[in-house]
Amino acid sequence: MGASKSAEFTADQNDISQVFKALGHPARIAIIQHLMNSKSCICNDLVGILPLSQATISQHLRELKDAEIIKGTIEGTSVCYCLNSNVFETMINTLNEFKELDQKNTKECC
Amino acid sequence: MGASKSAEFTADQNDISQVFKALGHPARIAIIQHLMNSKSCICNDLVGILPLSQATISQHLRELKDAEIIKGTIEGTSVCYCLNSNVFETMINTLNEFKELDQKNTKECC
DNA sequence: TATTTATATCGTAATATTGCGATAAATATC
DNA sequence: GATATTTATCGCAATATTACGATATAAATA
Repeated sequence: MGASKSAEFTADQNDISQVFKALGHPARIAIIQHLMNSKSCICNDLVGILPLSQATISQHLRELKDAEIIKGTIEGTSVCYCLNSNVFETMINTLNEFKELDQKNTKECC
Repeated sequence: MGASKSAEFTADQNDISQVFKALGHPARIAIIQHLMNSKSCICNDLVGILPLSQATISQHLRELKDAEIIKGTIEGTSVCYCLNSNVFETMINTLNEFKELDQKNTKECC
């Protein structure tokens, strides 16, 4: 008991949930907000900004990179990270579908 | 070590991540897709549809309700659940902000 | 070449999530 | 009133996530 049953859901359901899951932590939202507001790309900057260690920040960056929410380019000893707007576009489309298809329904309750 | 540091992030960052987190599980995406496609609201129907027990489904429904993604109305012995389109609207606005503010930036890398 | 700087990864501990059976609660039906 | 039906909650086990220090890796600089 307690084992994940993700294999018993569709690839679609797993793909959608995985991207949302990547946004499901305040540190990762903070990283996105920083990337969004800073003209220069970050790297080690976050270590001074977030209340987390370098190791933990690196781990969060990897999760965002795995979900293709950010991409990184190596620049000498540091890595320059940027947002990948395409993924936001996809998520917006998914949510719009949720919203619009729901509004067509005429429910008896709620 | 391993304790959550959510208290050290802003209320905004916690609020945003919490809603996305609620969408971060394939079962909960499956529930939303079902609510989206069925004209009638569910309740015990999901027990026959999802590969999960009644107890587990009830738990996922509560998480979606806590995040205000769905709302439930008691109808006799059963509960009628519906989607709350407002939350999708809010999420779409957040993602649009991420996307648009990012596109204004001219980064040197990526 | 040695040292600094930046990032990633390993190992590990604390905590959170996922999932289920059993059981409780509350309404409907007999 | 007894019994079925539906949903929620409790307790627990398995697994996943979060976080960190230590350490590895790799490029820049002295």
